Order: sequence, then C-alpha cells, then structure tokens
Amino acid sequence: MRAASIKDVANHAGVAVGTVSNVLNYPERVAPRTRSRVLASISTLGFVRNDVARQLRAGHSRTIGLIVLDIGNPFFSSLARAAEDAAADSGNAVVLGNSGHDSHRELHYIDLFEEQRVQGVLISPVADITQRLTALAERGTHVILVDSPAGEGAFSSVSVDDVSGGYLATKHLLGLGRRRIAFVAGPQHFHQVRDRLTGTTRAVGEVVGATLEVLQADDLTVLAGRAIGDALVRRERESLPDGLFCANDLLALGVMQSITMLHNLRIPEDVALVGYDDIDFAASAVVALTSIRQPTALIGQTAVELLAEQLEDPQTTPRSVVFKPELVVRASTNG
Amino acid sequence: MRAASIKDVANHAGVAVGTVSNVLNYPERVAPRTRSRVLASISTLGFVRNDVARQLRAGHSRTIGLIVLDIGNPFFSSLARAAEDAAADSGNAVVLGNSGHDSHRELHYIDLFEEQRVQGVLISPVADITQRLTALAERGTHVILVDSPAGEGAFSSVSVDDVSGGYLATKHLLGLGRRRIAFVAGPQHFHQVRDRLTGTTRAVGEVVGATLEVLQADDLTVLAGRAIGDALVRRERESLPDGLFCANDLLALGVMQSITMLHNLRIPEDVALVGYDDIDFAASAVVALTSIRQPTALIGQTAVELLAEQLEDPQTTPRSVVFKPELVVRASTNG
DNA sequence: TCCTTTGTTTGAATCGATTCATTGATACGG
DNA sequence: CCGTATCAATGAATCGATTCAAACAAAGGA
Repeated sequence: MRAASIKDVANHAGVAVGTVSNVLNYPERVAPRTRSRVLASISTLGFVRNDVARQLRAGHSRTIGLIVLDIGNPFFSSLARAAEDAAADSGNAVVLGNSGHDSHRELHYIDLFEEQRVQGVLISPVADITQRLTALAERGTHVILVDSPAGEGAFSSVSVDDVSGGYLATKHLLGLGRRRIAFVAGPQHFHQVRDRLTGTTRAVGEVVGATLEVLQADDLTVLAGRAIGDALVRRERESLPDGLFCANDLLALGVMQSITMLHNLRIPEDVALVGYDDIDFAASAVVALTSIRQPTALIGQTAVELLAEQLEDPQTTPRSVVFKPELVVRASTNG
Repeated sequence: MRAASIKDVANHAGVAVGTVSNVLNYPERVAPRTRSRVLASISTLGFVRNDVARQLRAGHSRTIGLIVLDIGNPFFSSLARAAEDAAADSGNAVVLGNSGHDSHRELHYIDLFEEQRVQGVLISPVADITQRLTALAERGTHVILVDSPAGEGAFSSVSVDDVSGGYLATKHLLGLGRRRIAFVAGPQHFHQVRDRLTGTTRAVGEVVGATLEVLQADDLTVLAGRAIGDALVRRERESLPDGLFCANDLLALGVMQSITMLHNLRIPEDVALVGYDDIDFAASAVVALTSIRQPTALIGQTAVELLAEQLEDPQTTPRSVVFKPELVVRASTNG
C-alpha cells in the first residue's frame, strides 16, 4: 500500500492538484467550502506531505548540518541542543554528524550533507579543511565555523576566546598568591589547548617571580588527568606547583581524584585547581571545581543565526562572533 | 550561479543523461572511454549528485530519525553515537531529534521525520503515543522503540531490563548485610524509575527483616540528589538507611556530594551507595560509585540492526531485544 | 552479404509537490 | 444588458536523478 500523494487527495476531493497544494500552502486563496472538502480528504486518506518532493522543487532542504568533534562531550551536546532549538524556531531541523576527531568521517559528512542539499553546514573542523569548505560554499552551501579560529575570513564563525580564557584562569591563580603555576595540557594539535596555553603564558609573564610548567597529558579525559595527578603526588613537596590549570574539566577532575584519594595534598590549600568548560560535574566534584565557563548554548544559537543571515542575503559579508569566557570560582581555589 | 546538474554534465561530456547516471550507479555498464570522459566533466563542473532528487525517485531517503529524551544525558549521547556509527556502515545518516521530555516537541519531530520520508524512526517515547506510531508504521515508516517497555507488540524494540537492574542493585546491598534500604526515586512518570523500584521492592521482599523506604526526588539531576542528601544528613542516626539505591548516577552523585561534604556520614561504612547508568563520572567521583551499567552502545547498534531487518523484509515479525544490565562494583559499596 | 549476438548509448517517462498563466464564474457599475 | 473587475480553480511545466525499452554499432558466424 503506497502512501497517499497529493494527486490521490485531488481525485478524492474532486479538485485539481494545484488546489490541494494551495490548501496546504496558501489556505486563504481557497474558498472555505473547497478547503474543508480537501482537508477532509487529507484526513481520511492519511495524507502526509512528501517533503522530499517539496525540497526538490524548492531547490534546497529544510535541514541544517552540524558536524561536531565529539557528541559525548558535554560542550558539544549542549551546543547541539541549543542549535536544534534555534533551528526549530524557524521550522528547520538539525542533522547531526559526529566526526569523532576523525578527518575521514568529517569529509564523509560534508559529502553527505552537500548531496542532501542542506541549507548550511555548521562545523567544528578536525583540521584545516578550508579548501573543501570553500568548494562547498562556492556551490551554494553556506558554511559557519563553530569553535574554530576565526581567522579564515571567508566564512562566518562563532568561537570563544580561548586565549582570554587561559589568561583569566591563570590570573586568578596568580591573584591568590600562587607562583608555581602548572598547565596540564592535552594533545597540542587541539587549537583550544594551544590557545589556552598561550593565555596562561601571557599571564605568568606579567608577574615577576612566577614560573610556568607544562604537564603533558595524553588525552582530554578523566583517566589522563588521573595519570598526571599520580605523577604529581610522587614528587618532592617543594617541587610541586601550587596553582594548577587544566586544559579542561575532565583533566581537572582526574587530577583532583588522584590527589584527594592519596591524601597527600589538599585542595586548595596545597594546590589550587582550575578547570575549563564548566561542565555539570564541575560543581559536584569532591571539591567543587573552579572553572572557565563557555556560553555553549549561546554559541549554538548564534551559529544558527549567522546562517540565517547568510540565507537571507547571500551577499552579506561573513561575520565572526567571539564570545568571552567567564570565570566561575568554587571551592577548588577558594578554601 | 546554479549548482551543476546531471544534465549539465551530460551536455559537457556530449552524452545522454542516462549515461551519466549509469557512470554514477553502474560504472561497469559504461565503456571505459566514455566513463572517463564523463568523470572528467563531473570533476571540471564540480558536480555533486542531488540526493533529494534521487530520494524522490527512490521513494525513500537515506536517513534514519532518532528521537531521544535528552541528548545532554550521557546515556543517550552514547546511544546516539553508536546508532550513527552503525547507520554509517550501511551508508545512512542519523537525524537527531531531542524531545527534551516534551510531548509537543516529540510529535513535532515525528511529523517532520514522516514528511522527510526517513527510512525509519528510532524513538524513546516521552509518553504513550502508540496511536501516532501505529499510524506512522501503517503509512510505511518503520518504527523501532528504544529503551521503552517492550510490551507494545506492534513494533520492534530494544530495551534494558530495568526491573532486573533494580533487583541486581538491591540484592548487592542486601548481600553486604544492609537491611534498611532506601530507593531515591525520580519522577514516577518515567517508566525507568518505576521499573527500577519494582526490582528493588522484589529484592527487599525476599529478605526477612529488610525494609524499604522511598525518597522522592524532584528530578534526575545532581542538584535533586543533593537536596535528598541534605535532608538525610539532618536525620537521627538510627533512622538512617544503610543502603541507598538511586534511580540514576546523577542523583547518586548529588547525594554523595551532600553526604561527604557535611562529613556526618561515611560512604560506604555508614551508607552504601549504588547508582544507575554507570556514566563516565561514576568512576571518578569522590568515592568511586558502584553502578548498574547499561550497554548503551549495543542498544543503539541493535536498534539500527532491527530497523535494517524491517527494511529488508517489511513482513518480518517485530522483535524485542532485551538486554540485561550489569553490576559494576566500586568503592561506594566496597570499603 | 545477411543475420545474430553482444555491448553501448539514448531519451522519454517517472517520482510528488509547487508554480503560474489561463480559464471560468460571479458580481458590480453604468 | 454589456464590460470589467474580482475571486477560484485548473493543469501543464518544472525541479534532478533514475529506469528501461528501444535504437544503434560492432563483431562473429553461416
């Protein structure tokens, strides 16, 4: 049994297909009697408009592609949710692609979305794929960069100033009188990690007598943080940092767990600890974690708005919106 | 500048549209010389196949709709990721809809997905919407229930036996010699909450002298858990439960934070604590949390497989796959 | 040389909704 | 009673890829 088409409805109601279409799209153009007759037929036949056909005619779909690095990461899931909400307001849907930091999967999704003629692609790129994105844009699919260096002038972008976030976090530690600062870095190929380190370096450089040590974690996970913590507690007391800034909250929570479990060190008395992202769990850690909050929802929403701008007037000059992160002080720096 | 169509390619290469289509879909049917000429034209024109037109002809899309209750919840984000992976293997994409426990948004997504003629809908329903889903299925869109009571015979479903999970958790507490059991419930309209309570009740009923108390939390969040914990620590010592089972990990972590912060109670000596879901943070809590692990990835993957079964043979009898959850013992019950 | 077989290529018809120029019907003013 | 304006309804053309019967070409056999 085939699904009912607009033609079936037209036959059943004894009108032309154009009239059915008008009932669906411009009800006021149709006489009330005809309209209700058509609506009755629609209901009895269980007709559901085929959006694929509609899209073909319209030349574009009603969906927006969103490609994130890791949907399991609260930063992105929150961002995705906000983007989805914002898109829903304008009757659009968000198709989610999870690249998982894998360039192949990323390209796969770009191809897929281009074939599906999405209205635009919101992407948090794994690496530099400006070429592919430029080609995409030239063929008419709008591109908005999310959480990515704003430098690439060709596209609109939304990002958070990670340098300023790193600066903020470190300045806070220094303001508490801490001088032996350590930055727990994740893999350096993440620009977020590099930027946050840059901010830290700058802040440390502004205070005489302050030193900076970089501890390299293998990953941005709780487990990797625990490994760093395990290494720290084995050190001589005097060689320990007294202010620790971690590239993200997961690392910070891992470090915290390790440090508090072994009871050698107290937070914040011995080591003050700052994370990054302010995930839900930051507040519910052993010692509530001071962190840098990124306006994730705002990012997602703004990305959709930037896309809407482009759609409305394709000639618009691309805009870059940069949000400032915010310091959230909790017990881990505030004994 | 319009995007190049198959017709443009045909003109450019000096062949018929059918030939271009064959190059794309059945390259072996086309003579090598013609084929390479067409491929060259495709490349110079930057042609990208319009999947919308292809779908119209095919009668269905290459996407699967997934409607989850809350994408911010690690259970669902992990499930979504797995479903996406599984779908990608068969060249399909997953469109994600986040109902946020809101019936209106849920229906909105069902409508949207039906209009988009997705191959099937994987849904974790907010409430009982069997009627709407039945109508959907009758018109040819397959439906797979995810993490939902398997009872509704008309659809295939994947779920986890929450009753058995509740039983498992409580049996574990009882096995440790705990007799004053309390269940921290979330809102009772979640069938997961009800089922887990049923399992707990059953386990407690099997042990003479064991009592069960139900503490009602307003929500399934860390904050709500903290409120329950705050209320507990104010009690007389002898009226306190010695075994606490929470409807999910977030609640458990909240309770834990409250209890350990006020230092009145030790975990597990005074109160043994069990959560549910085994989210990433369960292992990295103040006291590593004993929890019930659900095979989230397997659920997502299985849902896609069940859909594939339906697609292959629409006459297949619906199947219900029920996974058994697993107890993960950590420090919170194992001092 | 003619017929058959095999292998390629062609292009009109199709999917379902939208668009829009055209037709038809009705009302109104003079 | 006619001409014109207004409002409804019509249905062929369109979007772009796929399908498939038919045309065509080249090679081989009789």
